Amino acid sequence: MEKEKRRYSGQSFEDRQSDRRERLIHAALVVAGRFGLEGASVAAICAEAELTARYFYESFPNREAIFVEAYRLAQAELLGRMGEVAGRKAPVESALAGFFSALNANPGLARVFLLDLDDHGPAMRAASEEGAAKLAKAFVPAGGHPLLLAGILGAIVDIAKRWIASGFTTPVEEVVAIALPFTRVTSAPSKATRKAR
Amino acid sequence: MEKEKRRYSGQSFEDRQSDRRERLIHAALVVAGRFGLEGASVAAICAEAELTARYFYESFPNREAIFVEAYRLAQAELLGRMGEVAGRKAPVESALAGFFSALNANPGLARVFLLDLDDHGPAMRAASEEGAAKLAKAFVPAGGHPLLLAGILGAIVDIAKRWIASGFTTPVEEVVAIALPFTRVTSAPSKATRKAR
DNA sequence: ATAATGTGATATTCTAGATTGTCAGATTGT
DNA sequence: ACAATCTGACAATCTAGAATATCACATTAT
Repeated sequence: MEKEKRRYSGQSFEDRQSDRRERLIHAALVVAGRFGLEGASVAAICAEAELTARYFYESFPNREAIFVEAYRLAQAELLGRMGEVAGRKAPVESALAGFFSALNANPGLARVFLLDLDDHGPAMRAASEEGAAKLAKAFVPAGGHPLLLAGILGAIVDIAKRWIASGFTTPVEEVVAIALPFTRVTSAPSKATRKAR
Repeated sequence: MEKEKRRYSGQSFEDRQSDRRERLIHAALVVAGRFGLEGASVAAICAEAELTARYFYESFPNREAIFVEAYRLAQAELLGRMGEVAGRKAPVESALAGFFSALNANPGLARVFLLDLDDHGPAMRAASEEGAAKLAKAFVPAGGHPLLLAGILGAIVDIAKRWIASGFTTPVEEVVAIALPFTRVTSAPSKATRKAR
């Protein structure tokens, strides 16, 4: 009773299917970048991909599944660009520069990667925490108290958010200069902190 | 054609109505603290307040409206506690101490105030940005580049989030000690940054 | 040529939750 | 007493969007 998988428009079934799948993931990233995950309805994603809901459910069991894939794609692009810039300057500084310029180059990606990460199911939460961990490793190779790491990463991410919200006024170099000191923050020695300088 | 407003259970109409309104707002804060704004359905809020939907729409035109009120209430409680602790120590340090201990004392409040702030309508966004501004003023009285402020506030907020997520392990004093250095961060002088110490 | 399979459009089903409306019984003013 | 108002429980309506199913037509293998 196996259905016969025919060749169609010159492509095998597997080729067609994976093409559709990729088109959907890219479309999801585009739509989510434009309207947020909330606005990335199955219908909107399919329209962007020029496919219909049937093909959506051919490749994904539900909406959250494609969110995870879109997030992974965004993460890969982002880390890829961060890797490209690396080499010159100090590693942390170049990671920051790569991060911010990647966001500047693709704001939609930024939206998916930084905003809208709440309340989209357990799989998305897991995926985004994993992404945060990778970022943290790039910015703070050393490690330290988890709360300190959270603070450093939070500072960088929120700088990015405000930068995005302001429409990328402020050149990248300046943003890097503002963000860099946060990566050097270290736990305070409890008392005597020099008041004057 | 004016309906007559009777006295009932010893209270005037206005008293009963504003009692119901307050009960609903408190209930909204409780429910949202427990299940998040997403889970704070009208039905759930009414159940918690031991009222019915009719009274909900007597006091609020829609769901977002009560979210804004609940948020304002959370903000007031938080800032109130921060004010109480003030006086001893440096102002910024005491603000931090008040902030973290308030969150510790009322995790539900923390959830409403820090988490779940995305995608709940324009009024909520406005209210939360206003709240963020007030916090920022408490932590960074001086001011500076908006991106720098965003970084400082982001660091503190994300430290709080992680602290909450970890179940308030780590004593308040230590959290304050970790957060404090972030409030002293200043823009880097572009180049020469001392490597050794 | 024709039967099986692929495709796009569209219709249908399902669900959750907001919002509105109805009703019987309780409480109050006169 | 009794009519008007208040109250709680519950039903009805509306909407949005996910997930599934159906249709007519296109393409392919034999």
